[in-house]
Amino acid sequence: MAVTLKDIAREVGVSVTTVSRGLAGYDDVAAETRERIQEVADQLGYHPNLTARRLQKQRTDTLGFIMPTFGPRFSDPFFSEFLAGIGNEAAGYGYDLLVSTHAPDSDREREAYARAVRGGWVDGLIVVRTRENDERIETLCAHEFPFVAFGRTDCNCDFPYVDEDGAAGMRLIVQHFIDLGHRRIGFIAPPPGLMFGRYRLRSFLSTMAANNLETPPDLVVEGDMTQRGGAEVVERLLNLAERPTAVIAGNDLMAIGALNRIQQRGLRVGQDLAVAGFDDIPLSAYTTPPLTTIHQPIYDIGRRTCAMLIEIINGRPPANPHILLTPELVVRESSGPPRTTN
Amino acid sequence: MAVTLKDIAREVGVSVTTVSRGLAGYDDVAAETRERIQEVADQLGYHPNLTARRLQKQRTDTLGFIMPTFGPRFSDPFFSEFLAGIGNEAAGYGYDLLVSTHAPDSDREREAYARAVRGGWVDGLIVVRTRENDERIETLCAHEFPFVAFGRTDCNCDFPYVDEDGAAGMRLIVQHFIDLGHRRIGFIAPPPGLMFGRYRLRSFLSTMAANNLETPPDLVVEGDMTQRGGAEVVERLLNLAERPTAVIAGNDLMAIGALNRIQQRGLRVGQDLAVAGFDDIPLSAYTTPPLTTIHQPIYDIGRRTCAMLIEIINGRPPANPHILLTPELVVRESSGPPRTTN
DNA sequence: TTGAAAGCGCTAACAC
DNA sequence: GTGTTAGCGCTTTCAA
Repeated sequence: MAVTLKDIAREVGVSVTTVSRGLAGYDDVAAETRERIQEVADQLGYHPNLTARRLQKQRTDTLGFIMPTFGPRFSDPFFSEFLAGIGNEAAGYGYDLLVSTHAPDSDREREAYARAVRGGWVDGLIVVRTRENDERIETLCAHEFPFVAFGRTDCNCDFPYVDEDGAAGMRLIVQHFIDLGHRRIGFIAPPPGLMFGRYRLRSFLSTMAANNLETPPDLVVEGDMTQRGGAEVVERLLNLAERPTAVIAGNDLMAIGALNRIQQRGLRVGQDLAVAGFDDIPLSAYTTPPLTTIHQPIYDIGRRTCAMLIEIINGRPPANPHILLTPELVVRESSGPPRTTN
Repeated sequence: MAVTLKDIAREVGVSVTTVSRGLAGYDDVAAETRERIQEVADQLGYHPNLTARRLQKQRTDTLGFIMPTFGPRFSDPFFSEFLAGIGNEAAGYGYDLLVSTHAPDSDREREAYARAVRGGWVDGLIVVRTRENDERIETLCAHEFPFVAFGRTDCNCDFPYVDEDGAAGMRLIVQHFIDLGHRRIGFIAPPPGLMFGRYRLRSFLSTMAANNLETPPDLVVEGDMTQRGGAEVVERLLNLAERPTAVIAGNDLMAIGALNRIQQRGLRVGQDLAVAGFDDIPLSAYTTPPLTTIHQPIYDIGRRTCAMLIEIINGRPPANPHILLTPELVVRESSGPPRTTN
């Protein structure tokens, strides 16, 4: 059995209370007694029982992260990096991290949030991949449960978030392509419903418009964020009578799928057709050709999201609860001027 | 405040004890009383306080996963898929998953394992990326703490694991290359110390030897499991006076890095030089050219590891505590016969 | 069939 | 300074 306060108390010959206070470092315990207590505690190898402490303190010192997963072959480089970010930050503050995996917008996901809101499970929650009319955020706000989101949404409650400025990022790419001389630019949009996809799509359209360029509807196709999806839908762009000279994908994974299919068609990426992604996952520097993309400091976003949550839990509302990170354009070989400059 | 047994007891007009037993479904509570209790519980929205239950039952219903992370730009597709596997399986059995991230073989990692062993933190642990003389496993065995490893190791204790048969997998690739006519095959080895790397390297060497093929030392280089590492060390292979006609990487990430660098040198992968990876991460089907590799059912391995752990925790030692999964060869365009058949 | 009492390990208010 | 008492919410003897 584990060593408890009672064991120490018996050994030292004082009450459990005194041991508790001695170990906590209260100054209303005689220095001598405290030393003796500490000594015995070390010697016996005492470590507090967290469950008991939690029951007493009514807090768990645990953060929750409900990870949206998509099917068994789920593998998004985003998550491992983000998880490392929040995990390390949480550990630094002495918090544990409870991870649940659920399909987005599923009953089990809803149940997981309900469980959190009920209290006692975790002290706060990290929400990622915000959605339009995000039910999760509505629930959390309604119950005033502590949380921080990675991403904004369009609900009418004010909530703390860390987000990338997707609109700014997309503007950089589109402008980059336009500066290179591209006029017909195709877009592989993320699925509707995801906020970050919406920002990226809108910014794509508005930047095109701001440059007096048209975007006929058939230049915008929709993928499912995976390589497979990117590969499949880029076909539609390639099959157009008037093919675009550049293609922007809503994320790197889809861009990589597109790269694959485009090259299978015998086109040279960078020369015959320019391609760009979004996220700058580690892999994007090593595709053939390397991918032009927008860099996102995912690890850092994870850390900051987590740090903000811990502030909130401890009753220190952050000075700025709305952090918007400005992304950077990373130009690599997948983007070049259009083949025939008009 | 949350609804407690006391609230229900007061409402129904019975004791807390009776409520507890009624809800637990004991048959020594009058059917009528039980119904009434259930009714009120539902109506009030009662949910048991897990912390309290844990303190009483002396178990946490939580599994621990201490994830080895490497630096901030950490992003291994392996982990998100594995995590989804264990997460979903755990949820199915009503277990929570506590995740810690630590650099392998660091003090903080050791501390995390020590904390687990002490008891009360989690009911059992999942260990991944087993190492030679794995201190973590020694500790866990010594304290008889419930755990299941993904991977074997060479300590003298017997412990439950799920593992891929890396030797068999490597044999498949090497044989595939030899059958294609390759004689000089280079190998990008995983860093020493990791068991799975050792199995793969050894099997590479022994399969070569079994085919009466030499492997001069300069044909084996060592990478760090990342794309970057693969790209860097493949150079050494390419710079050899007598260049190999095929290169096998210890994992897909390094293979992808190698692909990149090889093509930058103007060589055509699949024709001028054959390349293979190991793992079959989702991306490997979408590289240029698509990568020949060994398929690993990571998600499934995660599920099985988790299922086995839960069995053990509940005192049902699995019939077969040593599961070795046989991998499959996936042939794609990155592998072809040597350019000049001799 | 039900309830009173004890206890999981810890902390906190209050007295001595 | 230190101990007594109470209580966090739950489960489980044991007695009624």
